[in-house]
Amino acid sequence: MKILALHVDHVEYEPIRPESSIYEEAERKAHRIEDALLLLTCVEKGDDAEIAIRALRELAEQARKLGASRIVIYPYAHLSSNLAPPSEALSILRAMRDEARALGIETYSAPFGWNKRLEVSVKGHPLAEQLRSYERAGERAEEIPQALLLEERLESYWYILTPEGDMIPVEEYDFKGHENLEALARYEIQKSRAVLEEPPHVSLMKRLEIADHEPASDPGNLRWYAKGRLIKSLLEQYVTEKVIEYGGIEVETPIMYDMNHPSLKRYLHKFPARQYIVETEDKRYFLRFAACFGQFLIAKDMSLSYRDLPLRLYELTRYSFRREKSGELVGLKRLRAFTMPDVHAICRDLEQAKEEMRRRLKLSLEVMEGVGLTKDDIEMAIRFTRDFYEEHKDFIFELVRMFGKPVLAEMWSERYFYFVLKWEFNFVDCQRKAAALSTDQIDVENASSYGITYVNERGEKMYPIILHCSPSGAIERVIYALLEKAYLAMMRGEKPMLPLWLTPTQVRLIPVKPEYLDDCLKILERLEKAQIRADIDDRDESVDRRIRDAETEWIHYIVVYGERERKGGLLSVRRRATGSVEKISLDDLISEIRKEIGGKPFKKLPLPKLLSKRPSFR
RNA sequence: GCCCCGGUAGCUCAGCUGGUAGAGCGGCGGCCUCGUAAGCCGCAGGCCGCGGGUUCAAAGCCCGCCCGGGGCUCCA
Repeated sequence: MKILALHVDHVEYEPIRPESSIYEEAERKAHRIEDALLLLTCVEKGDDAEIAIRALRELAEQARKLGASRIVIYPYAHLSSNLAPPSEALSILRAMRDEARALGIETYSAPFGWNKRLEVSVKGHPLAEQLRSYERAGERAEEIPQALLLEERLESYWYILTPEGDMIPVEEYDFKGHENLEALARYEIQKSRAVLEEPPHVSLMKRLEIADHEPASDPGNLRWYAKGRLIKSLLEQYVTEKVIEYGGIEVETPIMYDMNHPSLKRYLHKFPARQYIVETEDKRYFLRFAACFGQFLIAKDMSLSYRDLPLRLYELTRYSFRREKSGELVGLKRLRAFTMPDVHAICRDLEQAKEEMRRRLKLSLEVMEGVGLTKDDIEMAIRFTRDFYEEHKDFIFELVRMFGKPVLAEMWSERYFYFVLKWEFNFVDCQRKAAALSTDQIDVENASSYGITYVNERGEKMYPIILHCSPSGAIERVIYALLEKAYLAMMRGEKPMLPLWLTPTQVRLIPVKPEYLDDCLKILERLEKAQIRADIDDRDESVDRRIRDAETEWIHYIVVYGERERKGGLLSVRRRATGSVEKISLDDLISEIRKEIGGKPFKKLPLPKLLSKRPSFR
């Protein structure tokens, strides 16, 4: 609770019109009170009547000392950005008024919930103006990182950068042919959102038995079913392999850290996210919101030579935790616990950092392509400080050219964060909303905060530049993008599907009658030997029915096996991609699938191969 | 956080202004033995999200809370 106490010669107010959903009855006429202590009172979240009474008693005493014979309680919201809901605020204000009357002071109250004309004449003595703040005893104020507060008043300038080297203010750019980029720009700048119901990936993730909400946990912490776990695990494995090919050195670090550790404390305040807090008997820990801490703490203990750089430390966090506001959580798109590959590159100087960033942009483009998102599916945004732009224009446009499409740019007047440049790929979904996937940043601050140094050719200790990159973004978010993309295809009248290598069942075998089950089992064995996930729908259902079920599972290849196949030796294969049914040999089917999957990771199907024995998670 | 919408069988949902719960799918049993997107019949299954209130009577009305979705961050 905040109260601005003003000792006034007179105060005059006049209710004009109700302004809040909850407001008191009031007469629209001017009220004038002479020689009073005016209490401009703001009720904040978490306040209660007890605080209000304590405040009122203290200020009544103050009024007596000042020689003010009356007080005016005036609801005044403008003293806080953390207001209590109106209904609560009103009842707390009433508690104050009751207490004032109980103390026998002459009290006036301005009505709650009204827009009012206000005129005050404050006395000219040192104690005439005082701001008081009241909190519940022993309660800690909510910990909001400074960066969150700073972000709100940061000044941004928006442009479109083109591969041709133009920098065009967003409002002058013609978005024709770049509708997704336009949606991204609108989403980022105006924060305007199209109105639509639930995003389609939410029901898809449930129907396909990928993931679901877990009511027994905190919102934004999901449960993953067998198929979802498989898809997620394949993506995790894929990204990890790509990062290791690029030169990443994989490590594993703790998920919680001491809030009072000196280097962490500073970083905590430079990163705009809310934390989960874990309290033990004597300490407070926060759950990591990225892999930075663990890797930085490792790097600070290494004795690094310039010869070791760039050093690429990598971890795939399961999980990173961010306590997003409840209203911001959405399906797989925005979670409170998520899986994120995070690779840092410790570079000797800005030149090496730039070179490294080029490689990582290329890596990220490959990873996007690999998981099944093409350049048509993503839009790039680059953000940088004005100073960095002035000195490294060419480099920025080089990144734009590597992406090959116009890019949204945000220029900051000053550096508020630990980085001077960051870029990210955004996926624009069915609701025309954007979500960031891959990203990389140039960090010029944390080497010194964490005491990370290397020794140069002349034997001097130097602070490196650190790059922070997630080549895919959160794995859950990749699945969100793939599901939204599949839904968009469905809307265009195409068959929705996931990339073959991520589809849990790649081949479904359907024996026409039980007597063909043994043949199917042999085929299954051959497929599994070739690292293809297959299963057999041996349920006592019609062939039509089993085909339909396989289609609704988005299975790429459906093989119906009966007398004709046993005699002819060729398989009848229904291909999802084309919708056609063709006769081909098992060997040809295997090589077709192997070719399509290429070098992508393989994992066995973690479910019973016979559908008659397979449990349903729903 | 605030506002709006929703929570009814395992799932998806119906249930008008209060009179004590329904369908389809799924499950189970039986029949059918099937050739490229749902074969037929039967049976079981419900603290109507949770707690309180109003009422002779609440799934439906009122209050609070929890969970999901959407919007907002205006403001005493």
